[in-house]
Amino acid sequence: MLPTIRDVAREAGVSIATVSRVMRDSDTVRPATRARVLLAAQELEYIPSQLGRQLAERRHAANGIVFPDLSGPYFAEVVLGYEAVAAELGRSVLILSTNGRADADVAVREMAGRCDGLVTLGRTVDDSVIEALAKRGARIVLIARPPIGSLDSVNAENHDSAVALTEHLIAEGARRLRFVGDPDLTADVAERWAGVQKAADDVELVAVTELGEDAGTRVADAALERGDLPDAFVCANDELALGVLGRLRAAGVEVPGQVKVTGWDDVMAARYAGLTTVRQPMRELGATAARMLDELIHDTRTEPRHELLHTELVIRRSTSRKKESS
Amino acid sequence: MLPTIRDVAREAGVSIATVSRVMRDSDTVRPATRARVLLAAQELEYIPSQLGRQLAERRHAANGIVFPDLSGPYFAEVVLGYEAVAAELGRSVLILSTNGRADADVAVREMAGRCDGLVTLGRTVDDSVIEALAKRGARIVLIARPPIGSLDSVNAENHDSAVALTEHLIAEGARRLRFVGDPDLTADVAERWAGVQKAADDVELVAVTELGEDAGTRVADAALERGDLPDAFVCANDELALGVLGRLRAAGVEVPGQVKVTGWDDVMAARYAGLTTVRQPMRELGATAARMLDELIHDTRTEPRHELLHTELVIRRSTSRKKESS
DNA sequence: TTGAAAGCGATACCAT
DNA sequence: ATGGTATCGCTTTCAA
Repeated sequence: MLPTIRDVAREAGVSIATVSRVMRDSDTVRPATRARVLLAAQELEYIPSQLGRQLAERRHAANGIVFPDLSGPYFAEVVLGYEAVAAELGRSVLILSTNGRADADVAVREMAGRCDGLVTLGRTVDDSVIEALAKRGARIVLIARPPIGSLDSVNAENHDSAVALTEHLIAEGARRLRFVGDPDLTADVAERWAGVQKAADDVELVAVTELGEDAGTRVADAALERGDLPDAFVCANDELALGVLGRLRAAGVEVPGQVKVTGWDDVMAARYAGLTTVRQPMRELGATAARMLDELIHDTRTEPRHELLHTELVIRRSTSRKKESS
Repeated sequence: MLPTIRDVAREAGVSIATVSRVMRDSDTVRPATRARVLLAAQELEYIPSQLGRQLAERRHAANGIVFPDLSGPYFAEVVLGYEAVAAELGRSVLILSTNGRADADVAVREMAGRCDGLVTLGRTVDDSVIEALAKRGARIVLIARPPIGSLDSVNAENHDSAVALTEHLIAEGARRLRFVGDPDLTADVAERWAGVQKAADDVELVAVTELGEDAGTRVADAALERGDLPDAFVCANDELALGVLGRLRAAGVEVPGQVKVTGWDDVMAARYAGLTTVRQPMRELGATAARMLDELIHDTRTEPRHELLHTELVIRRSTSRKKESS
């Protein structure tokens, strides 16, 4: 059995209250007493129980983060940014991946009971679940998700970047565009789709529900078979675009001459594939959310806060023969 | 204030013991009583406190995982595999990134106090810290790290794969090899270096301590400036290799004709860059560790266990003009 | 400066 | 089948 506060108290010949004071080097304890306690603690290799402390203080000193998946750099980077700031603020981090989990709702509620606040990424759980938790007093920050009630949120700019991306394509001579991705799936994609529609006259939608390379490959395949290639494939994310791009190049289609391809996120592979895309400040998304959550937990703020982070158009050879921007 | 077990007991006109029984749908409770309790719980929107429960049961139902960093797919995938299995086993997951953290030791100890067991990835913390925790009764599984004491471990095969990789290079005509990476940095790299040395007659070492693309770029730069190119750069990981490869190609060096390049890990970008590499079962590393940890936590096993997972040589156009293997 | 004792919110043993 | 109560390990008044 691990030593408890009582063992230390007995060993040092003081009360548990005094031990507690020393361990949190808080109050006023006479130096001599403090020394005795510390000695006893050291001898017994005593470390205060987090559970006991948490229960008494009624706080967890832990934050949660819910995401669909960690494959692909996007979510991983966000989580990393989150963890870094949370740690800085002295908080532990709990993670929960909802992907392929039937009982995601239950898992999120469970997580909520283990931390002082949490952030959710994308459309991981139903609004109703989030709302119920918020009503119970849970502190919540949303990332990449439209506002729910008066909850805080952090998002990367989508609409205007999509407009800029589309205008670039048009400037490069593309007329018939084809958007690949499902706007109903996430708000991010919906906003990108809206931006593309706004800037382009001739754009059609291929609503694929998956966002992996395979899905992109299939889209390109279908287009090749039908002999119906647009001037540009505007993909909802990089992985889709990489799939499309790979298939087109393999089929001998000239990119960007004949067909142009764009992605979104700027994952590492995008650079090697020469893929034009939009770079998101992934770590910053997580870091910002962590800071906002901390404000909520400490009741530093009453007004809801909504952050919109900037993105950056990255032009590469999948759309342009001119000098690449990076 | 959130309702407690006492509120529900009062509301339902029963004792807290009965409420507890109902909430864990354990023991024998008369259907009528159970219904009354459930109704009261529902009305009050009662959810048992994890803290109270954990303290009473003296278990956390949570696992930890310590890693250096989540950037790059390697660690992210391992964490994901770990989380998936842990969740399946009904356990929450705490994460801790030690990268750029001065007080990593403290953070790990703190984490140990918050979970029933943890796994550490690579050389995140000193052996001494791990040993101290183990002595205190912490359940620990090591990933990608040589055994400490009689602690469980999971590793990916390195030595033999390095031999195979080297033999492939030699078969392709490479004679003068140059290994890029620091064997002193991690056991993984040390084993790869040993394998390469065993299979090659002529191999020199460039000990770079960083493992990013930039470091690779610098290595290639230095070699180009000195006009001293080997037949092949054997890099400790893909990111280094991608840096080398990019720089060489930019300089007009013919790859694989003039110089060959290999990496390790098979990250997504490797495929697009046509990089020959060794694929590791990243998720499987995490998943296996999670299962082993669960055995430890449940005392299902007394003998230490050491798993060695298989890797796969992936040949691409950075070393060979023949048909690629994937 | 220190100690006694009342929580914190549950579980679980022992009666009834 | 239920209830009373000690217990888990700590924090935090309130007195002394």
